[in-house]
Formats: sequence, structure tokens, C-alpha cells
Amino acid sequence: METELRERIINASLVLFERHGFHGVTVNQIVETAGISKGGFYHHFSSKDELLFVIHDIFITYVLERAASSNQQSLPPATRLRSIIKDFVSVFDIYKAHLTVFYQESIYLKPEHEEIVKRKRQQFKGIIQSVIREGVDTGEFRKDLSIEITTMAILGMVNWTYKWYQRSGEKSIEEIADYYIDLILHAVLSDSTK
Amino acid sequence: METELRERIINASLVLFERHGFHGVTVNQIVETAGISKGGFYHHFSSKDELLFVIHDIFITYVLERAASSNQQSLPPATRLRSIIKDFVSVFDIYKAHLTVFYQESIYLKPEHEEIVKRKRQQFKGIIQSVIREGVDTGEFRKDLSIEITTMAILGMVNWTYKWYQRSGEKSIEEIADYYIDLILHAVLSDSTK
DNA sequence: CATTTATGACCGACTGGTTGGTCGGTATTG
DNA sequence: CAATACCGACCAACCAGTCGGTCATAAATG
Repeated sequence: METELRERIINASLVLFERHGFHGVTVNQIVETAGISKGGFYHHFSSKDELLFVIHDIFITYVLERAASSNQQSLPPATRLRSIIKDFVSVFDIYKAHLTVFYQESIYLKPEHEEIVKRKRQQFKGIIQSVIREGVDTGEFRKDLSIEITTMAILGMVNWTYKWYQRSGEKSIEEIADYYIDLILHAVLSDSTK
Repeated sequence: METELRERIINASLVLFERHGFHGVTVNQIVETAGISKGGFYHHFSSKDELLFVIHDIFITYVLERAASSNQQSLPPATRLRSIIKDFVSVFDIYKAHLTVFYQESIYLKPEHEEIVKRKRQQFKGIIQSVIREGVDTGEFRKDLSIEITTMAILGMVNWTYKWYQRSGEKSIEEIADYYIDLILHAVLSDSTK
């Protein structure tokens, strides 16, 4: 099976955007790296901005679906939190470039695109928030947790990984995920649950 | 006392870069916002790139100095870690725009500038790493901590704040800092120390 | 003290190179 | 014989940076 041209464009631009940023890469460079022509590019994408959106959307849609399915099973909050984090961190291996672009270049999204991405992003955040809230309610987590800050702290810890993680590095993404889970649960579980 | 033109340029560009990114802002816009001329701009800065570097350098130099002085006092690791985090997070109030530019736009630094910033950045990271290492050695922190991942987890949690913190928000930066410290110490302290 | 010379802050019209995007055309496929 | 996929020379807009010049103040000169 031959790689679709559309895929080739996305893959090429992903590599380039990750390294040089959206505005640090020209359409000509993308086209050259993908081994196609300018006309070919504009046959598949209406603009450079649309390409940026597509990259964002592929990523956030995928992540959101996984988190939602991890969250559906009726298991205790701590178990679900573990599963959501594990799932999300594992995404770094395959989607590292998407992720980097997602977190670095989203300011350059056009308003209409930004709106769509923002909505999905908040749904994802909502999932984590609700797990923590539930954990606090059931007494599994510490009663004195702030739902809002705890959510952002976890998201921050996890998201920041894109700044330093390398597939060739010492630790595998699985190890890092397990390590994060350990840290988070130590921070969040109530004394009686530990 | 009148504001120096140089200061005016930095303040104007900080606001603009924070919202639109380095490449989303033209020199003409900066000049207009600062209420000066293009000539005036290039009289004070050799290039737009140099301006970006200056913003980076002001921030990292300040942060590094504070962390170094918090770290010097010969206090137990947990106390020092507390102090470093409190100090760093407090910086968000005054330097939020610097910080945002620092984390978003550093890919656009020219190699020679990047080198300088990178070095200071690693010194900062080194300070946190050494506190954690010491804490593990003295037994104050859990023996099974990975120095490297723990450092990055803390940095991630804290740094991510720039994505959501607003001075007008519900929680003050002091509260957020204290909250982070609480989470981190729960995650990191050995059972005997708790 | 008056006058010339020098310096440095600041101005803004202009430019050369670059970039996202277009468009008329060709190749391929069902 | 459509229709769709793809090509690449070309263009208009934009943007960082330049450059010849003004003005105000200070130092040097007679």
C-alpha cells in the first residue's frame, strides 16, 4: 500500500514544525520534504493554516477518545486515574511530534479552528477533573484537595514531558508513565487508602 | 522619572509576543505600540532576534539568581525545596509575560543566543536536581525516587502554570505555590519523615 | 560669553528578499 | 471523455532591516 500524499504532507510538516515551529517552516520546504509540488499541496489543503488545524485535530480527537473510553468503565477513581494517565503518557511515543506542535503552535490557529480544538481540549480536562472530584467524594483521595489546581498540576507534570522525552532516552515511556502514576497517587490518595 | 525607550520597547513587545507569538508580531506593530519609530527601535536593538534574546535573558537570569540564593542556606533539603518552589512560582505574578515568551518562543532564538540561555536554564535545573539528590541521600525523601524524572515532574507541574494562571483568577499565586509544595512533599517525602 | 563642532537619540520613507497562495495546464484513472 | 490528482512558474503582499537625515544637548574653541 502506497502512502497517501495527504499523509506524506502531514508527516513531513510534523517533523519540520516540531523542530522549527509553524512560522519557521515555509510551504516550499514542506513540499520539498514531502517530495511533492506546491500545486499538490494546495490540492489537499486549502491553506497552511488548515494543515495546522488538521494536525491539532488528529491529535486531540485521538487523545480524547482514549481518555473517554478509559473513564467509562465503572472502576474506582484511583484505578481510572491510573488508566487515564497511563494511556495518555503512552501516546507520547507515537504522537510526540503532534503533541509538540499542539502545545507550541496553537496560538497560530485561526479563530474558527481554535474554537473546535479548545472545546475538545476542555472535554479532556473535564474527564480528569471529574475523576478527581469523584475520588475526593468517595474518600479515596484526600479531602483537602483543590479539584482545579490538582487537575492542572497533573496535566502540567504530564504534558511537560514533551519538552524532554526522547524515544532513544534511558527510560521508556512506560516507565515514565508508571513513575508519574506513583508520584501522583502518593500526592493524592488519602492516608486511609494508602 | 520617565520610562526609558528601551523599557518601553520591551514592555510593548512582551504583551504582543505573549498574545501573538514572536512571528505573529511585526517590528512595525511593536514600534507602534511602544509609540516610537522604526529608527528608534533599531537604535536600541540590532535586530528583532536580539530583542527576543534580551527578554529571555532578563527572565532566566533573575530566576537563576533567586534559586541560587534560596539554595545556599544550609537548611534541610525539604525546606530548601519548599523555598525554591515558593520563590519560583511567585515569579509568575510579575514575569508571566516573560515566562510565556520564554517557554513558547525559545525555538526562534539564534544559535549563539540559544547557547547562553540553555546554559543558565540547565544551571537552574541542576539546582533542583541537587536538592532532590541530597534529600534522597539523607533519607528525608523516598529512597526509590528517580532524580531525573522527579525533577522534570516538578518542573513540569510548576512551569505549566503559565498556560492557565491569571492574576485576576480565583487563587492567588501564593496559594497556588503553597498547594504545589504540599502536593510535591506528599509525593516525595519518605514515610518516616511525614 | 558667543559660536562652532561633535555626539548620540530618534525619525520614517524606502527596499530587497521572502512567502503564502494562484492558475493554466498536463497526466492518470474509471 | 469527464473528473480528479498533481504540477510549477508566477505574483502580490508583507516584513525585517537600512539609510540619509533632524534635533537637542554638550564639549571645544576663540
